[in-house]
Amino acid sequence: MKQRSLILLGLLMGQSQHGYQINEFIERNLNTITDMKKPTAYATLDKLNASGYIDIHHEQEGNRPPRKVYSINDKGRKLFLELLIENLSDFENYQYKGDIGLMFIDYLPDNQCIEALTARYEKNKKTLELYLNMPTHAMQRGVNLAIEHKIVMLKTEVQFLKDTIDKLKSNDI
Amino acid sequence: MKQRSLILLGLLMGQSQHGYQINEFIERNLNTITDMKKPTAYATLDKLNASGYIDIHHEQEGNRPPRKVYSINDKGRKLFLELLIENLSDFENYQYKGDIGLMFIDYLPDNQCIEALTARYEKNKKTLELYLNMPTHAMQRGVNLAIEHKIVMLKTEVQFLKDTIDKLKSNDI
DNA sequence: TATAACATGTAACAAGTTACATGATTTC
DNA sequence: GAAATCATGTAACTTGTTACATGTTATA
Repeated sequence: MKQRSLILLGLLMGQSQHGYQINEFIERNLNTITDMKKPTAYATLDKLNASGYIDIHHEQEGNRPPRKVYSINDKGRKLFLELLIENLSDFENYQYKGDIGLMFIDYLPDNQCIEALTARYEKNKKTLELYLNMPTHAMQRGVNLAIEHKIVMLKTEVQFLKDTIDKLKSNDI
Repeated sequence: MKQRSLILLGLLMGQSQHGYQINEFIERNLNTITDMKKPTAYATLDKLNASGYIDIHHEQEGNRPPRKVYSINDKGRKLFLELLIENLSDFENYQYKGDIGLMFIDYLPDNQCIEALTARYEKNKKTLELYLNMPTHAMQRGVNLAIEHKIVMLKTEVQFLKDTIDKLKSNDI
């Protein structure tokens, strides 16, 4: 809820937009940062409107479907800054789902562990390369920071997997 | 669901246990790996039993509350290995909630960004030290691997935050 | 003329959490 | 005699997803 609101308010800080536009942008440009789905975005926008953080006005171009254009207001800008500071200050205790499997590797023969972890390693490496080839946004330093963060984390993940596989291969663990 | 089942089956691979015992163990020893709550564990155990992966027999010591003791069976051991291999092979596309804030730092004055990120940095550093001071489990190499993973990821996170704060301080961004 | 894009939603479902309920026994 | 521990759950709620519904207009 809070993250969803922060994203939506943040996007409206740049300019007023209608729902479809927002959803397109999230799908196309923010798919690495969030996986918010359309119905969730529409519902959250309506909730933010009901609570008085954003205003709606209706628009229609010719015979095209009518649009609801959302604009952030003063109350919304205040909430945005609060959520932003909270988000920047917060420590998130990541719980890597992959660690669950690691805990139990003693129950699986080493060669099968190596095979499975190698698959994980390859997928991580492929994703890392994808990020490395991403063009840097000239305008928004924030977006670049988020991508840079992803890259350093993925590099560490890849290295950790490589080390772990090597240890398993040499029985040195 | 799948992660929850993997944890519970994995714990039962070691020995048959009753629910309270399992929940205590998770709370005390696995709080860094999972945040599964008691009602979830009880419900999942019952579902695994209903689907024929674990067996239940009832026990009572004196006048103490009766216990349901869960034991993994052959079908359950098969499922466990499948879930384990799947978990080890899977690539997880982490979506760091903190990246949302980073995207929007242009809307916040630099000094306030620095203050907020410093708070995040301190919390991460404290947690990292906690992990570094954790005793290594002599018996289970899997647990040590999971902790080692946490440590390398946290180190990277701390370094990234330090670099980002420094960049903001020197306006070099 | 079919299909993709435009535009906004509803309804059913899934997964998990919080708070509550119950009652015995051990410890302070 | 109060509080913590033992032991197992239920019910209501929250959050979000998937699948479906609806209808127009531009594109191939």
